[in-house]
Amino acid sequence: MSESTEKSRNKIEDAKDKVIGAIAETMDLYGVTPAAANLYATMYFKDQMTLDEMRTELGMSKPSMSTSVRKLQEIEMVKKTFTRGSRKHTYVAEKNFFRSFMVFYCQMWEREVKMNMEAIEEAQEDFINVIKDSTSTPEVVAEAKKFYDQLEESKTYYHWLEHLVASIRSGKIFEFLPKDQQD
Amino acid sequence: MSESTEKSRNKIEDAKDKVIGAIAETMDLYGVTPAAANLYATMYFKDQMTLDEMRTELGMSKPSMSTSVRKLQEIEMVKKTFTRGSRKHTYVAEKNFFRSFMVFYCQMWEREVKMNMEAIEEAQEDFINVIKDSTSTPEVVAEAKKFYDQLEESKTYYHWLEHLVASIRSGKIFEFLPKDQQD
DNA sequence: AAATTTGTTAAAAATTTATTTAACGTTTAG
DNA sequence: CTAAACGTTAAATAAATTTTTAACAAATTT
Repeated sequence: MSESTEKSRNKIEDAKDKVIGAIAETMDLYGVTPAAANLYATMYFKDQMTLDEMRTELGMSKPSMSTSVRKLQEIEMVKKTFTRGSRKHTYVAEKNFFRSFMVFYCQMWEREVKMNMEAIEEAQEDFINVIKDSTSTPEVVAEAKKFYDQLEESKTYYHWLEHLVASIRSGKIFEFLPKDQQD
Repeated sequence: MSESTEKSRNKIEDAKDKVIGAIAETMDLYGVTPAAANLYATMYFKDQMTLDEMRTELGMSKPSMSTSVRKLQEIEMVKKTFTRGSRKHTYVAEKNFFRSFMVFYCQMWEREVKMNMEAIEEAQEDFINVIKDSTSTPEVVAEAKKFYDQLEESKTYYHWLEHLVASIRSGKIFEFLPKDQQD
C-alpha cells in the first residue's frame, strides 16, 4: 500500500473515532456500561461483527463483549443476523437513531409509569382507609386527604407519559414533529 | 396520643413509603445517586427541608445531603427557598413532574445533540478532505463518501431531537398531547 | 469418539462511584 | 472577640459495578 493511501486510511479512522468517542460518551447516560457504549459506537460504522472481531477491535475480553452485546440486544440497538456458512454468530448495529430512541425511551417510560402507578394506587387505598376510619382524628384525616390529592394530581403526568409513549410507538408524533423538517 | 391515632399515622407513613420507594427506584435511571433519589422522593411529601432535617430523616451524613441537594438543584428538581429568621438554608422539591421532565430531558438531549453534532461536523470535514485529496485511491474515496453520507443521514435525527426539545420548552407539545387528556 | 471451536456462566480482581469522617472557612450569636 | 452553628471541601473508607480470568457446556469437525 502506498504511503498516501496509508495516510488517507488513517484520516478516515481518526474521523470515525471522533464520532465513536462522542456516541460512546453520551451513551453512558443511557445506562449502559462503557464497554457496551464503545461497542455500539464501533459497530455503528461496521456492516456486521462477530464476538471475536469485537474483542480484537476493542481489545477487551470475550465475556465482556458477550455481555455487552446482550445488553445492546435488550434495548434493540443490536440485532443478531444469520450468516450462512459461519459458525460464529454475527451482529448488526441498529443504525437508525429514531428506532433506538423509540425503543429505549418507551421501555424506560413504561417501566416508570408502571412502577409508580402501582405504588400510587396502593398508597391511595391506604389513605382512603385512614380517611374512612372513624377512629381517625380530624387532623390525621386532613393529612391523608392532602397526600391523596397530591398523588391524584400526579397521575395526570403518568397518563401523559403513556400517551407520549403511544404516540411514539404509533408514529403519530411524526405528524406533529416531522422527521425531515428543516430549521 | 391515642393508640388508634398512632396506628393511623403509621398507615400514612407506610403509604408514603411505598411511593417514596417507587420514585427513588425509577430515579436511579435518571443518573442520580441513590442518596439523591431517596432525598427527592422524601422531599416530595414535605413542604420544605433543611440539611439537618434531611440528615435525620434519611439517616445519612450531612455532606451526602449537601451533595445530593446540589445535584438535584442542577436538574431543577429542588429549589432553595428563603426562610426569614432561620440561619439554615431551606429547600423545596419541585412537585410538578411535568417541569422536572422538561428540564431533565431537554438538558440531556441538548447535551447529546451538541456533543454528537460537533463530532459529526468535524468528521465530515475530514471525510471531505480525503475525498478531495487527489492522491486518494478510488477505493478510499468511496469509503469516505459512504461514511460521510451515513453521518449526513444521522443529522436528521439530531435535528428532530432539537425540534422536540424546542416544542417541550415552548409548551407546544401540549397542544399535540394535552396534559389532561383521558384514556 | 476425541479434539477443537464457540459462547456462556461463575468467581475473582480491578475499577469506579458513593458515602463518611475529618478538617476548614464563613457567618452569626453571645 | 470568642464560641458555636452551618455548610462545603478533601481525603479516606466503603460499596457497588465493571471487567477479566478460569471453568464449563454445547456444538461441530476431524
